[in-house]
Amino acid sequence: MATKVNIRDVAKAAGVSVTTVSHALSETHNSRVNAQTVEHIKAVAGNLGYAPNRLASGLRNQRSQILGLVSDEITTTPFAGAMIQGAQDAASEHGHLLMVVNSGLDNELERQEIRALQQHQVDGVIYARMYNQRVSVPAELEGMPAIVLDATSDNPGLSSVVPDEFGAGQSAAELLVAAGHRRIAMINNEDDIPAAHGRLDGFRAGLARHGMQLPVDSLVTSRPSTAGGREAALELLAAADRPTALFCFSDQMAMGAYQAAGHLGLKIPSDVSIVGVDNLELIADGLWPGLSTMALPHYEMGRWAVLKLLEELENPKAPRVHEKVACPLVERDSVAPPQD
Amino acid sequence: MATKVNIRDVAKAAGVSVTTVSHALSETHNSRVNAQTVEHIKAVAGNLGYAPNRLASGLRNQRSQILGLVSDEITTTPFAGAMIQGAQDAASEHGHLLMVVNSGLDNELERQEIRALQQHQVDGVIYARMYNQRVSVPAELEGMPAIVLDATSDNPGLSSVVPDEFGAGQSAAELLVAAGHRRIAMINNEDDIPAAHGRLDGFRAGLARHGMQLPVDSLVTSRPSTAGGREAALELLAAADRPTALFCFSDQMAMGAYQAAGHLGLKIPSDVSIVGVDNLELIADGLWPGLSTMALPHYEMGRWAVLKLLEELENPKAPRVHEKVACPLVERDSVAPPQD
DNA sequence: CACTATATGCAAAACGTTTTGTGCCAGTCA
DNA sequence: TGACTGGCACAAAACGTTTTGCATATAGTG
Repeated sequence: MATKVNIRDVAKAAGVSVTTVSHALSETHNSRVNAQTVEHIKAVAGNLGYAPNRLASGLRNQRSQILGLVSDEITTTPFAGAMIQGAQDAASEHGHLLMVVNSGLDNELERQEIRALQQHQVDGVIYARMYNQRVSVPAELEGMPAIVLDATSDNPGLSSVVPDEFGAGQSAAELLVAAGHRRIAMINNEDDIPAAHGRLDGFRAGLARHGMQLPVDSLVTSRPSTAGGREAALELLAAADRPTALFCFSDQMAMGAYQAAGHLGLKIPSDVSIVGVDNLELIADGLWPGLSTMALPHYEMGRWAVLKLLEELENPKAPRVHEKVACPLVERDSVAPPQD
Repeated sequence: MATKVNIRDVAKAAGVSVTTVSHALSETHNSRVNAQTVEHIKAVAGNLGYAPNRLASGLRNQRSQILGLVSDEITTTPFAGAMIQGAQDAASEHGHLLMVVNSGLDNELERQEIRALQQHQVDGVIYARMYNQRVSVPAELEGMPAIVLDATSDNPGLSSVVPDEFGAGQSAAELLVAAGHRRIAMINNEDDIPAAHGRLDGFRAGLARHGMQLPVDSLVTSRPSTAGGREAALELLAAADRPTALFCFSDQMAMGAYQAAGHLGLKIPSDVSIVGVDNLELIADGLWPGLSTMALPHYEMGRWAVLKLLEELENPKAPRVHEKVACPLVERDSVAPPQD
């Protein structure tokens, strides 16, 4: 890697002016220069290994080609990777780079990080959360292009994208009903968040479609952890006419349900069918038998967010949209017809 | 957020020249301007909400204050978050930002991404892998400051940081021996990678310290997945004089061992003790009982990498170092004295 | 042949900083 | 008083681009 060749070097080597090099290399302006010289210049630039300095062009164009991604607790959730990857792939396809920043739950730190992003002249930012929630975005984001990822903002002027929680619940119900289950219970997250409401509502709607409903004692809520799922499942499965199928808020809670079933000597899926939500490979694939689950579309949401951001950058008047993306079923081996 | 105030605006508002503002605001140069005017300028700048344009200063200083982080499959591993967070925290503490890029296993794409990073004038890059391996870094990194993270490079000119695999194995042995176990087996990853060798060697060394050794039929290797761990454990635990403790290459494999134990009607930890490596919260905390495991120090390695990079940026002649960072034991409930 | 239109290339200004060199002024010393 | 110092502030150049407006040469038109 020779020591930094710039546009002036290329111009000199090609025997033309900087202007001409710039024009030749820019898709939009190269009509201003002879096709032959364009070829020549491109060849010279290639030989010299010229690569434009984006700091300089960013400064000149008032467009850094950098997008900021600010997220909360990236560490504690395995979803972060997929989200970042989705965003980065989309950014990269459009010649942009991603600046990632995460601040845990420290609001002051978050504001600071956002300001740092702004100093670096990011063209826009994606404000990401690690689970679907309602947020109010920090004031420093006012007036700059921003998209809310895996959350909805109290500011309707911001486009946002979340999983279709309702649809996930509905599909889970369909799946279980189609397998022949009639006594189905749900283990929900006790927290008051959109994900919990959406999945439950969807689940109910799915049952209702088939003339069924969720009896009050077939819904138990608990902490959204393995232990929480285990305790809830223990309670449900110990009942006299225990359910033949369980819909769990998350794969983690489903893992708890597996433990409860094992503890009670119940076989999955023959004695009890289980479906989760998340499609955490680590869990869903690791459980034995494999867990059928509704996949949370983190990769797609990440993509969608930057694509939308790029669109709004292109056209600031583009309509804001609040997208819900589908949660496809990933079938493994935890669902079977009921026994009796 | 008013429309971008620059240094010229501050100068005008403060009734001084741009030069003076610049000097006043720079820690190193503000001796060149009267203490009183410094105060005044800072006040004015504060009121106006002035924030320097880092594109411009980067251009002028030949120092972007941006670090690149290129990683492989960030999506499929839950470690990525901790690594990125560690790196980002350290960067942020030193006024730098992180540009994250990941290219899966596509080498061509990786080179492209690195070039994109270079166009944005990153000051240095961290070349990260998701598990300890030997790598040869892409040619485009030649001649630019770089650190290898969670891998060692065939190029000794590059500093690198990896987990102390040997130490992890050794500590696991110590733990199990101290609990009173004498028949201990290991389930190792069948892949030919430093992690597998290091943990095995360390484990053997730990046993040797206490005059024990690992019988040949007490070591079984398998795929590094839950299923792999399950199969291996099934084999080990079905033996006539089954081991009373299992050291597993990873938490995932340990999860498989749990399943095998459950299948055979063995209780953990009373019938068999288990220890893993990784400390994946999702698994180690989710298993029942909780899994005692050696934590892989991804956060610390991420931090170390950027700190070292910053050091080498400061002083290009700084000695290259190949760091091993300790894997502390995280005790939960999967280890107890053997029964008989 | 004169005149205009078009094709091609260039010089220069601008983006927002930082830093070097210089000038001015007030003291200080001889 | 004249020369010198140090403190303070400023103008200007530079970092590497992109783009506007202009200049030249060539081709096209009547």
